[in-house]
Formats: sequence, structure tokens, C-alpha cells
Amino acid sequence: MTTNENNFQAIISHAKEYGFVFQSSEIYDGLSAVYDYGPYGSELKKNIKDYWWRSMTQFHENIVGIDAAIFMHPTTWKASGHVDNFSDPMIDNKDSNKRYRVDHLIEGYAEELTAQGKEKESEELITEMDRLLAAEDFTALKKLLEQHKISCAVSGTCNWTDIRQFNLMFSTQVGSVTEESDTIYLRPETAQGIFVNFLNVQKTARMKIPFGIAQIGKAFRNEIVARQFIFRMREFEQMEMQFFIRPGTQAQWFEYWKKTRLDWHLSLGIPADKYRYHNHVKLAHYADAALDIEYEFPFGFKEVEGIHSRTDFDLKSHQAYSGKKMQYFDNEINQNYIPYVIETSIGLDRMFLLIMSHAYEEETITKEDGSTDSRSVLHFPALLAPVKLAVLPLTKKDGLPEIARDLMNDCKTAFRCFYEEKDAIGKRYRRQDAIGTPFCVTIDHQTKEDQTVTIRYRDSMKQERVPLDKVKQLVQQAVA
RNA sequence: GCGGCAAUAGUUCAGUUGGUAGAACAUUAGCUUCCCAAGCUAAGGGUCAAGGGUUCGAAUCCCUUUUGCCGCUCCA
Repeated sequence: MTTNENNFQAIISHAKEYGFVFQSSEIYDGLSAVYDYGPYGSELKKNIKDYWWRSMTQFHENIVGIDAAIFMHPTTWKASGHVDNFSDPMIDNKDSNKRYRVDHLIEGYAEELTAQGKEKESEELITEMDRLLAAEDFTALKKLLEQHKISCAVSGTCNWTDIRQFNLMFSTQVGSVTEESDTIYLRPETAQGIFVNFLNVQKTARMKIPFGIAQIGKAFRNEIVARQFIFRMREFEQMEMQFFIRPGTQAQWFEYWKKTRLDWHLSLGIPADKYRYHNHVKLAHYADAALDIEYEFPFGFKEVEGIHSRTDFDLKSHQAYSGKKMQYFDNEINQNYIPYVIETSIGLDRMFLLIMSHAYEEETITKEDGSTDSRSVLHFPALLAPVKLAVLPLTKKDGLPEIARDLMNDCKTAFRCFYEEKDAIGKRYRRQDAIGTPFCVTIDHQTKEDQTVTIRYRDSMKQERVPLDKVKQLVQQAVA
């Protein structure tokens, strides 16, 4: 194993051991690719969310938030293209173990027929395939493959498995509705909740283009392969913003958000060389430009955020399916139009993993006497740290805990604090390092005389004396 | 989904030719009053991933399943 892989294993172990991330339903052997956030993990995750939300909404006057439901009308997913593009009939060749889309296989064979001058046969085959696909008659579809002796390009055999439908959307049942629409999907992306509410938000919040709608929420994808810890999960959380603009201005807004979003990442103190842009060559059905912001995870550069120029695809499609006009009247140019959209979409769980990966260090320390020592430390940016301040009386006696408790009570209204009086002071410092607490304050005998305490910094391990009544303010400034 | 490797305490691991489970660290309760862990005393914690099989006897051998990591594949 390489150092990076070792490091990744160590991060996963650390996340478990210190209450950041647990596997879902672990006592029942776990559920594949589903994870729970523990006491410190949930704090960290919430802090990431808050920072994103504040950056997007509070700091941008023209961006407002919503919180849409996970369940949506089934037609939503027809309009978005997910029903057509997110489920494909697949088949495996048992000899080569290669997987194919059935429609691609048959289309390929039809092209061969055409090339041989058998155009009529070719057309008949495609017509038959379309009919069977529409009827979802997979048994007959497989027979069609066998009849024409369509074989695998790798093994050359016709030894096929049964055809299976891979639908990446999870479905569930809702009672008390008509028979046809009682199957509903768990949303595979949060974006559609924003698009269907476009007019509601624009009118009630009196928004003028250009403006954005932000949302944080869960989405669900039935991934065939889900791996790499919390990087690819079946249930995950997205932080999305759809920015509505005048058609024709998408190129400049794409550039704007490309830069603005990378700046957000860099504002957390993560080095720029850990990031890179990745331009999409193959574009999704809705996009006219797309790029990923990639981060160098322990397992390589991977997407953490996507910036997509979605054109007017979604609003136009919802207009067509719903029959409701999705247009905006632009006073400046005295014109009605369906707005274009630039989307920024970041995986919250991936951002969590990014922060963990960046923060985790197995540090070797050389002590004053020359001997070496090591500590596990999470160098979280202070504003994301689960616990901001640990309050530690040097001893359990002599009235020190009372002073510590007073400080604790004063500070805990402003930020998350942790109180501990057990074990040697050095050991307590190390425990706080392991959960990424940026500041520790120690109350000692001198505190009783001159009202000063020792503040100890996580990253440098330096200490200095500060007035007791300045602690709250000092920490507050650092975590703002 | 295919292939490879793996699963023993919270974590990292040991466990002999098959003979009823161990270490270190961590945790908890005390002692120690100490400004950077690994001093002292004690305690808790494991159906050895699950199920089945072989055997007098299985953590150990065999099968199936589950879960994880890696490589392919996939990622609208």
C-alpha cells in the first residue's frame, strides 16, 4: 500500500474511533454505502453547512434559500430527464463478464445489417426493439438478441444473463393517490425542488434577475458501485445553488461562479495546489458547459463540486410538462424569457471528507530532551471545528474547577465548549487534538492571584498567558 | 456487476499441526496535583462478521451470505 492509502485507512479508523463517522446499522453487519455521523461528525457537518449557507445567502443579497421536500410529483422526474436517462436495461455476457446496454447492442447490430445492404431487416429490428423497450418486455428482448445471434465483442459468445433494469432512482409508494402515480421517487438531486419553486420564490421574495436560490438537502441514488468510504454513498447531502440569468449571459456567469466557488474553498485555508478544475468534454443532456472542482483526496483527484451551465433546459421542460409559464419579465430590456441557469452543486459529505483528509495528521514531535513523541491531530479551520474551546482546571482541588465552570458557563452560550478535569494536563491536550479543538484553556493556581489563564494552541502547541476575561472574546474572534 | 485482498475488543494487531481468546493503545473508577500522552491500582469490553458443513472438538478446514478496501466497469 502507498502512503496515501495508508493515510486513508488511518482517517477512516480515526473517524470511527473519535465519533465522527459510523457505518449505518453496524450491529447488523452494516448497510452497504450508507453511513451515520457521530457526535463530533454531526457538529463538523453542521458547521460546514452553516459556513456554506452563510457564504451563499447572507453574503449575496440576491440569493435566497429554500428547503424543498424529498418527495416530489412523479412528473418532475420525467421533465428533468431522469426517468429516461437514469434507467437503462443492461445485460452481462457470462463469458467475458462485460456489461452492455441492451439498446446499444441491438442498435450496433442494426447498423451492421444496414452496412450489408439489409436495410429493411435493420429497420424492422429497431422498430421491434423500440416496441419491446416501451413495453418493458425484457424476456422478449432477450429472445430478440438470441434470434439474431447478437454476440459479445469480447468473448464472441451469446451466453447472456437475463436483462435487468438499472434504475438509479429509489422508489417508494404513496397511498391515497391514483393508481398510476402511487409510485414516487426519492429525489436523485435537489435541483428540481428549486426549479419547480422558481416562480414562487421569484414572486414572494420579489427577486430580480440575476438571482439565485440555494438549498441544502438529502438526495438518493441507487449506485451500482458505491465505495471509498463516504465519498460515494447511496444517501447523501447536497448544497446547491441555482443562479437564474438572462439568456446569453451564461458564459460570463459561469466564469464568475467558477472563480467564486473556488475562492470559497480557498477561504478555508486549504492550499490551492490541492485543487484543480476539470472541464467536461462530454456534456449532460441539460448542459452547455460544465466543470468540476476537484480536490486531491488520499485516493487521487476527485470531484467535490460541480459548476454547470444548465441553459433553460429545466424550466423549459417543466413549462412543457406542467403547462405553467416559467418565464420572467425583464424590465430592463422589456422582454419575457425563460431564464438560463448556472448551477453550483457541492457534495456535503465529500466536503466533510475533504476537510477530514486535509486536517488529519499523525505528527511526530521532538521534545526538549531530544526524544520523539507523536500525536494524532485534526487541523480543522477553527470555524469548522466541532469543539472550539476546552476548559481544563489544572487540578480538581483548590477551587480551580469552580473558576473553570464559571468560564465554561460564560462561553458555552457563544460557542461549543468542552470541560474536563480528569487525567494529566498533557493527556487532555492530546485528546482535544484528536477531535480538532483549536483552543485549550488551563486554569491554574496563578489564575486565583492574577486572573490570567494559559491558552494553548492546537497547531503550534504554543502556550501563552491571557487574562481570564479575554478568553471568550479571543476564541469568538478566531471562530467567526 | 466482475476480479483481487480482507474481516478477531473502541483502534492497531497476535493467535502454533484444529483443543473453549491475547497484547498494546484507548475507555471507566480510584490514586497521583503534575503545564504537553504512554506513573500506580483496579475494572469493563469479543457468539472471533453471519449462517451452514466436516470433526469427539473450529477463530483456525470447506461452502454460502454480508461488509470493507483496491483494480476494471459505471457516474444522467
